[in-house]
Amino acid sequence: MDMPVRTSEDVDLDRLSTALGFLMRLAQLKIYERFFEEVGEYHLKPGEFSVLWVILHNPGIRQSVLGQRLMIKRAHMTKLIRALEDQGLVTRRVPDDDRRAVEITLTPAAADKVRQASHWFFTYEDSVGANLTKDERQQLTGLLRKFVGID
Amino acid sequence: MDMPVRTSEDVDLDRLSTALGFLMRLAQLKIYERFFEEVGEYHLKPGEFSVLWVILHNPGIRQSVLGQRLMIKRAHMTKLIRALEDQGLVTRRVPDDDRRAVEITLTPAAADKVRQASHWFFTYEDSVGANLTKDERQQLTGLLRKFVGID
DNA sequence: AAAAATTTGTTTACAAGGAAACAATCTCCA
DNA sequence: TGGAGATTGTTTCCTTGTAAACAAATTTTT
Repeated sequence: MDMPVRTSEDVDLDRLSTALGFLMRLAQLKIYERFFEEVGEYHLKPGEFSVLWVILHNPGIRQSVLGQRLMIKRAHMTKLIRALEDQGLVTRRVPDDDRRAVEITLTPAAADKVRQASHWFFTYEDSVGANLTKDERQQLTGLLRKFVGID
Repeated sequence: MDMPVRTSEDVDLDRLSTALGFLMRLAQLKIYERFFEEVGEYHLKPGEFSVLWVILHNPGIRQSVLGQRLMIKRAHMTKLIRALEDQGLVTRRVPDDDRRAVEITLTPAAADKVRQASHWFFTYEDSVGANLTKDERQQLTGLLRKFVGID
């Protein structure tokens, strides 16, 4: 008699279980899941943190450049930046040499906040590969860097 | 004089460039981007395909089990299944031994369609790691499998 | 220099996905 | 047996992110 599977461990994924796209999706969901469990005192989502972090290290960066590097579309970047501006975390400035563009800078308070949050953020990031050995983790990071084209 | 960065290659990501969560997000976006460029004749999104594929290999699977395995939340699964049902691809059946549950099966037409689409899907999946060597690709797959806990 | 094409950011409308509250059913235990 | 609690799926509302149309400014062509 042909019983339907009842537990998720019994599910037959067949070739899906070696498909990079599928594995990558599961991996990212796993990371984000734990991230939100532990957001801690800094109420920053991963996306917000990475945007603020990059602005901190590249003051006066333009929205478009920021978006290209973080793979965030322009329409969405507009909303992100406005939300950050509303929280008093960033300032926008239209430069004289190109009045279409917008240059983004952190407010001093935000710079402090981001530097502090970064301790927590990178500690969390380090804990992410806890079920891998140190070597495996490094290998994975290296392969992903090559895969996405970060030299 | 302190010029703001103008090109995305010049952006300083600092430690973000080795953060697993960040790299994983970029990797996934890269995969999906190319996926949608090449959807071909089967108008299936990755999520839809993987759901249909798993139902094909586990006929009569319950929504909840399907969701657990693919990491899709119940609320979202309800919508996915209804959409597939509206397209005539799946049938829902409430089993006698648990009248809360719903067992999902592919219609014969859908089974054919999924089998055919799978050729294209897995060909695409194989092409995904094209900028890695065969060895690296295999390593990456293995590490990801371990990372997400697929034995 | 004027016209055409491109770039930059914004707006609007929409799709994907999740959280929380809910109803129905099932399980466990006193 | 009869609650109390857990599970399953659905609904409603909300967040995140995208696509397409647009306006303003810049660059390229002629």
